[in-house]
Amino acid sequence: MTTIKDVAKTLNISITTVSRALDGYSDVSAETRQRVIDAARIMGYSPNRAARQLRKQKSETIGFILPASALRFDEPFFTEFVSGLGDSLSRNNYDLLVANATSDEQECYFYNRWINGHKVDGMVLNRLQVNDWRIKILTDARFPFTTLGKTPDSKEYPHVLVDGSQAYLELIQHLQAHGFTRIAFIGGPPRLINHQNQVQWIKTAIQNCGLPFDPELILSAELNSSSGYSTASQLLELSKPPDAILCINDETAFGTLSAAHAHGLNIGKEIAIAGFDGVHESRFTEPPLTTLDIPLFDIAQLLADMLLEKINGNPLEVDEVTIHPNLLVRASTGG
Amino acid sequence: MTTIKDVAKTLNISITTVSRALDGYSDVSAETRQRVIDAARIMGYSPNRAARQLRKQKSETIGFILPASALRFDEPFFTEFVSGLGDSLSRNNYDLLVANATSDEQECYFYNRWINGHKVDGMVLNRLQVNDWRIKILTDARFPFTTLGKTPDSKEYPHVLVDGSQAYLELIQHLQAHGFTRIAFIGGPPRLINHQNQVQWIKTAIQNCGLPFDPELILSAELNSSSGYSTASQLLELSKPPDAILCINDETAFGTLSAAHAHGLNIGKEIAIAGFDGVHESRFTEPPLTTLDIPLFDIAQLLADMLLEKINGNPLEVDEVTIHPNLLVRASTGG
DNA sequence: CTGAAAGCGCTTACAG
DNA sequence: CTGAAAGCGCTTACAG
Repeated sequence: MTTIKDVAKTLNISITTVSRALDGYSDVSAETRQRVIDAARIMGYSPNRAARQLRKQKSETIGFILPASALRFDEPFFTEFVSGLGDSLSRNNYDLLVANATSDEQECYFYNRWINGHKVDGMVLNRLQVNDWRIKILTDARFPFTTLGKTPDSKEYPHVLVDGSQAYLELIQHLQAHGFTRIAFIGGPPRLINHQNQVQWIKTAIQNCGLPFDPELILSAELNSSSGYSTASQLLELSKPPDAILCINDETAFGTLSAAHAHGLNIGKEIAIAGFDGVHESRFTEPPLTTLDIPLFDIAQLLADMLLEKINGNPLEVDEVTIHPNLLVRASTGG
Repeated sequence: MTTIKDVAKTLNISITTVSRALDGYSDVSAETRQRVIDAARIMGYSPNRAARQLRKQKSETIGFILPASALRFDEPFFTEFVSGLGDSLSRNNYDLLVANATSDEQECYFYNRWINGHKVDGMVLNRLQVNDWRIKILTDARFPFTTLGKTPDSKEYPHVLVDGSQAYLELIQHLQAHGFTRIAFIGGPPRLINHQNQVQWIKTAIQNCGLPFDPELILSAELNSSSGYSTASQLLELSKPPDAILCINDETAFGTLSAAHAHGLNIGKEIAIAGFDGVHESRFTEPPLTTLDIPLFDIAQLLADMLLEKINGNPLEVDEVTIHPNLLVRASTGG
């Protein structure tokens, strides 16, 4: 393969000059720079990343790990999220390393390998949990990271926060206006911070609307359509079933729609169903799904941008950005 | 950060021995090895990847680029695929670098950066096109890669092939048995090899069933639900509309289902709709979607495994694995 | 079984 | 504006 030496030899100049010309330093004559750039292109030269990383002591790479419990879950989420991260990173000549951990153990192995081994300069986390060990490890190591969501006990890292309190209030007022008053929620694993937040928003909104809040209608599922289906089926078979089912994400809502169809219910009329995230497919369900839309691509970009600032030691103007979901009313809630 | 020197100093041995103990060489005494392993764990030592890569002249990383045209398309595909790749790779202590290119130009930039810069040891490609420039570049550079699908002009790289001819024959026989005989197809961009293959399979199957093949019922869309919706709407407004619509993937079929609902059609009775891929969500549409299921996770694993063999210079027993989709008959085709 | 030493390909003070 | 040289942290012949 072509190295910096080859380029230097071809042009009869030093490797120092080649390196400086390519990296855009100002103290290289315009003519020399152009010759170097041309030669590099013709010879197919691109600096060896490992050598560069070793010398610069940074990898120009950031990492994202799909947590253990998320394998094959929450699929549209993942694509949007990775696209958003990649978009920001490539603009800054950073690369994105991705892994899917199938257990906490494996995830921990990746952290060790990537962080202690300097394979990445920073990490982006999502799906925070109560007492999240990842946050503890990263904080202790003083390793740069950003998160989607935040843990209650700390705010020492830049993060993007989703605040659904207002949007849920609107949603529940809308439900109430259409006569849906017995409201259930299909959430995720209880340790998930996001689950706890959603329950809180919904509870508050229900009470603010003067409706009864029934804790028995709060269930945990696994963030995918299968689990949404079976959990919704349970709800529909209660002696006093709900007339509205809110879901922690759109995937879960897809399963819920299917369960309601299987029960012969007229969705939007006899029962209301809503999702969260506003994924693309939600427009095309039968009936179209009411959902709380969040700009996942933009959020991921933001997390990447904040992380790069942090890595480069730049002060952040804001280290907490709050996103308010946008209520998209569609036919699944009678809208 | 902890380096190999720190570990060596702590144990009063040479860095040579530390390196050999950690990498599992046999010529280290069991006792020394254990001491080294323990010290490394306690001190939080993991070999600097850049130094290791530079010395070994390999990155222990492979790359996957989501092609330009695929941004935010085909979402469930991406998750399954990346999960499958990551699963195999991590088992072999390889990492996965991912990028989403938003243009051919940008994609080319990544190839240059990653390959000439030795950032990755191999690449996995999907969505092959006619005269695919990526294949040309990689072949010319003698750079290891594997592909999902293959180009007609070459077979010099290991690949996984999907052969839908048999499954489509079964599907069309099934349609015929239920009285659906005017069959349309919503494909993808015409340059996509996969599109061309699907058209061929469908055409052959239709003719083998003694049905008329109408080229006007073959349309191109963009592999997502929106595009499926609008393209299906066009089909349904023809003076002689089809009574069956096959789709290049499940996403497109989701949009098609929605369009059929919007036209007030009784799906499975007045019109049949089928997808391709067998993504998770296809079970939960209304009605559930008939689809040709392929094991995407397994396919990705296979592609990663073949690539690693290639990288390590091992001879491959097989460099072409053919997958036959499995017809899942559900209510959307009256099944 | 263990260690001293070379060298992977860069970037960057430093000198001129 | 350009170049000679050091050194990033490893792995691996090689010697003992």
